[in-house]
Amino acid sequence: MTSNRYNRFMHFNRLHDWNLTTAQARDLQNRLALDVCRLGNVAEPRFIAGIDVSSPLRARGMGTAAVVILEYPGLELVETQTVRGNIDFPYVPGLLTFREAPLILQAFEKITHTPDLIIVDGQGIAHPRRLGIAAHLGLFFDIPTIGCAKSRLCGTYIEPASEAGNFTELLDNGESIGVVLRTKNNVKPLFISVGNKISIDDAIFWIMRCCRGYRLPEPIRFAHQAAGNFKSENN
DNA sequence: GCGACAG
DNA sequence: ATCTTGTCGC
Repeated sequence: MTSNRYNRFMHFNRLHDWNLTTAQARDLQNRLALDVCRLGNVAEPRFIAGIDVSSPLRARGMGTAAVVILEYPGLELVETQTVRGNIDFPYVPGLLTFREAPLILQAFEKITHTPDLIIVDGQGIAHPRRLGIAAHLGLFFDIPTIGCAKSRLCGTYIEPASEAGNFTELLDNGESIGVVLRTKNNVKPLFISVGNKISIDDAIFWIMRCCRGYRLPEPIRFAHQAAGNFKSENN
């Protein structure tokens, strides 16, 4: 009842397993990065998903993944799914996906509103091997996905002007891997990059349209709140 | 060898 | 990521 064509729950490509060594994980990223599509347009989304994970330890322990669905243009929360479970991959810069994705996929399996756009708390292709968590998840879901990170993982940039809407390019060895976008006046900018199946221009446009007076876009704010509601019992 | 390093 | 009240500034 979880694989018939009338299933009302979300399904996605199970591209591989997650029990890998760090060396195998990096090798996998290099191969999967070739499948990321940096082009695509989202005309008028009906549902937008936000994804975030709260993990208590730098190494192992219990964590909570949250996937929320907001309707557009109202940006009202219409569905929230969370999964609490053990996280057995340590935090290693560049391999965040292997720590958070397993729980995120479990939460996504319970989602009943198929999103037209997905925003992930983390990098898209603005990653050493061009496969941050947003790009990686974008390949699994095969839905337009945007990476929305609060800080830089790699690349160089010039600080964007202080007014909301301004942005500068994030460059890595001459390659444009994303933008540094000011989503709120006089507040630290966000690092936006393509996750999959969307152009950087559309990514910037939709991130701005999801902001409602706060630095973080609404989908990420709701997801963060949903995952954080469990932090008191996260130990 | 040294510094950097999403969450 | 997480521990956490008041406080400075637009």
